[in-house]
Amino acid sequence: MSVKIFLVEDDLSFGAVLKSYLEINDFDVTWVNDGQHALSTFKGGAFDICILDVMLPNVDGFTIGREIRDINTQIPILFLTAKTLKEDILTGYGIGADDYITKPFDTDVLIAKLNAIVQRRALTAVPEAEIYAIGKYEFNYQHRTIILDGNKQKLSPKETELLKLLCIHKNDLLPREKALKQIWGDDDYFTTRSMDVFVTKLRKYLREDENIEIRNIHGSGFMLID
Amino acid sequence: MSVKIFLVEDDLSFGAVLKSYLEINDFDVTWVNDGQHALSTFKGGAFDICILDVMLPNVDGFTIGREIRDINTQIPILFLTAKTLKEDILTGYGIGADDYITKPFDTDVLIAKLNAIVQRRALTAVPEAEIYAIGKYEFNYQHRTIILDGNKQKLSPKETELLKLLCIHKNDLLPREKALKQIWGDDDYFTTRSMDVFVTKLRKYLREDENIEIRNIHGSGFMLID
DNA sequence: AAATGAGTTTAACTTTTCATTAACCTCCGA
DNA sequence: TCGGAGGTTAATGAAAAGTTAAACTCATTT
Repeated sequence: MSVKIFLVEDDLSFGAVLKSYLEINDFDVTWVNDGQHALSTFKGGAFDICILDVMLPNVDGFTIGREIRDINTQIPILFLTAKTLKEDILTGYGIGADDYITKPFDTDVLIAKLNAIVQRRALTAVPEAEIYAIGKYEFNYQHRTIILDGNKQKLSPKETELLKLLCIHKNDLLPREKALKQIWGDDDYFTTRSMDVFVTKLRKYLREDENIEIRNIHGSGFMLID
Repeated sequence: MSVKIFLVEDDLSFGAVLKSYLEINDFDVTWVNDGQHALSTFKGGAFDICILDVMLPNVDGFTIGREIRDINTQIPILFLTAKTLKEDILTGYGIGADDYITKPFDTDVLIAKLNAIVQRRALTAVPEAEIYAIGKYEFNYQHRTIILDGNKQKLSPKETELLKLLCIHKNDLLPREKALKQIWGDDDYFTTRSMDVFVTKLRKYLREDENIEIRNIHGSGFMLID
């Protein structure tokens, strides 16, 4: 799900360019070029970030910013200002802007700013678990479990890592060497034999579902078939 | 209670001036001029905002920023950069900076930025109590208590922090390393063992409800199961 | 200045979990 | 049919975690 941006910019050509540029960078942009209808549009949609031009013909951007801030105390607001006027900057921060950008600006910096704002919010949230489907089984990498009909089987760290690699390469060859390097960091006789032991263990865990199989490709590696 | 600023700046005269200026504007400033000792000082005090110079003689400001971000995902970080290098700016945002300031800068703008950050924080800060449900227990973070059938159990600060982290990750893995960094600020043999002691204590407090459990995931961390 | 006490760390001992290794066996391909 | 690769099982030892208690720290009280 992409980040929704609320953009208020009266300059038609600049607004169009900025909108396209943001969209290329995977943001979902709603662009309003009329300051007077900005607030009603804002109320209509659930936005993640606001970008407001300070210099608008009828209403000024700061007023809109203040009104948005009254409605939503959380949403990040960025002001666009053509002038480098200190006055503008101070007013913007006074309203509770997250940042201001002076035109002309570097678009990479803008994207970086936006991503930083999004990222910070993502840091607070708990990252969601990696879950793989293996036939009727459900494999949870973080929890290190495989579940079949509510029966939970715990896995050891190495079992988990190996099964994850097999899942990533599902129905495709997982070269022995790759697994050894990635999990064991080494590739000698003993680690090879150790890996075979783990394959046996995984086969045991997964034998309840007839349709899945860890097949050996003699001399090359293994393949998880589903 | 004034806002506590953590300032890392190696230039002695500039650092002194900046510190005084911030203090005149009612900020409580802790100034470190040696990048190498920055992190230990940071761990020692409860700060509200960090201002880090990017150009330091030994360690660079970005490294310190990254380490601070590991310990505290919330704290606002501002980078000071002498250069207007785009590289620096992008790196800073990548780390999760709240803002950057290019030297020489307007001190009024800096103060405005700081006040904007503080103000936003004040709005964000949840005045209402953080209360988590853990099975039949009720855990109040601010009061540092867990209640079962009206029986109140007081918790120590570390017990409280650990239980909160477990609650945030409820039914999901709390990586050992994450808890150690956030609560102990460090990650060695002794802090690890200390954490184990706290897990034992929490288990003792929570054992009245059969349906909840603090489960260990060998080699990765703990999981509060409800 | 000594005593207290809560909070935390360190130490010591026990239990659990896990990866490695060895041993023996089977399969596959040349 | 021979040799190497793979399948499988069990034993071993190392590392992580569980637990309890003693030691330490530091602010507050006496």
